[in-house]
Amino acid sequence: MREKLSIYIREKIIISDEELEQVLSFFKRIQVKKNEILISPGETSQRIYFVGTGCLRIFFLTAGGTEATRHFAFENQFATALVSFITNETSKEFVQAVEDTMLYYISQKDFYHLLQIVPQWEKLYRHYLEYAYVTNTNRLMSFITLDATARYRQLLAQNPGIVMRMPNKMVASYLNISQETLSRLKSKA
Amino acid sequence: MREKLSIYIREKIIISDEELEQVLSFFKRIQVKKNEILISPGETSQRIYFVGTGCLRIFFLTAGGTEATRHFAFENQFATALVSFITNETSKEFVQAVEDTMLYYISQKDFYHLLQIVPQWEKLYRHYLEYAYVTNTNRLMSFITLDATARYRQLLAQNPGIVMRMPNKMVASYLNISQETLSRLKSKA
DNA sequence: TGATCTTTTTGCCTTTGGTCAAAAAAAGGC
DNA sequence: GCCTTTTTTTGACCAAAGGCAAAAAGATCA
Repeated sequence: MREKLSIYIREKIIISDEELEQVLSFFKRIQVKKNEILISPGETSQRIYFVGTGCLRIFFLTAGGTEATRHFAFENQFATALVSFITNETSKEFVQAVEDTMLYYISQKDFYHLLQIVPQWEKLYRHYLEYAYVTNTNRLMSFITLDATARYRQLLAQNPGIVMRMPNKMVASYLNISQETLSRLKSKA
Repeated sequence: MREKLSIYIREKIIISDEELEQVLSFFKRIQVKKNEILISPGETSQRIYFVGTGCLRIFFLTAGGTEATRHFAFENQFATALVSFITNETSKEFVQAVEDTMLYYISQKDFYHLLQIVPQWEKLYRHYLEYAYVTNTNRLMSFITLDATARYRQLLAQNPGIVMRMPNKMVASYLNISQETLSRLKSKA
């Protein structure tokens, strides 16, 4: 139980067995079905999720009602509606299970509590923030510098799993192009 | 000397006079001229800057050679080529003084040293990362959900200083539109 | 002040990618 | 397996914004 989570934590920070036990005790396990929504816009109840098996998607709705996917989180990754988690404002984003998914989660309250009592936990959060920032900035740069074709090629090169595993609709919304355009790109390149 | 920096730090974290002195001792002051480049792509020498007076711009070049502005930092803000700072890879970005600018800077080495010896410094870095993440994500969302006109209006509403103080060329490259399009937008709206 | 250089504006045309609609294919339920 | 629903593909047309070029306006400096 929770080996994956333990391994993940021990990869990032140096922590004693007792402290690790303490950390793990705050995480709860849940199983969710495909398409289930874990966080909806307007909600404040904040949690950080760790994906054991399956996949989470973070997305929001544009003014026109189209979905825009901000992030996919697969096995052994943390994920949450991070802006809302940081600012403590209600979420603008959905967190959704794309497949049947097994998760561990920790509440925001317990997470902050851990920051107080386990000094190394601050370091793990730092790594998470740094990773999230770098990922986001690279995405920002790809939207600015690349056209639809190049963005698709880059995704295929850097993260083929997303293209393989996720339905077209979601891949298109991740690349910020229409499904039709993605379909045309796939048939060509 | 360094009052602005002291005030900034004391706004973010609780820190004793001795620790504050220790922190400040790692910062050096420099004066740079308008258009001067502080960090260029390919460089590894990393510093974090604090803007006393003036303004810094973080930008990179697209494949076509166009400038794309990622961030403006005005008085009382920290700024650096953060991705490079985090990953320790060579920078893809320029850091440039847009105006005559007075700066304090700290080397990456000293910055990491402070993380070790001043526990609260970790908290300040956390705030910086969180702020950078939220800013970046909002920008990402604006590129995805808004067209050129709406992005310009939003910038005007949320950050009129940028539009007023920066040359058109840079504002356009910040909004990711051509100078011509910005010019047409300004004359209309 | 005039001469030069840079930045901004305007007009015209092109391109990328979006929208709408319908057909084809795939997935899911019983 | 068959029927229904969802997803993907294809075609025709359209609009937002870019590129290019030239004119106008504004800076810079001897």
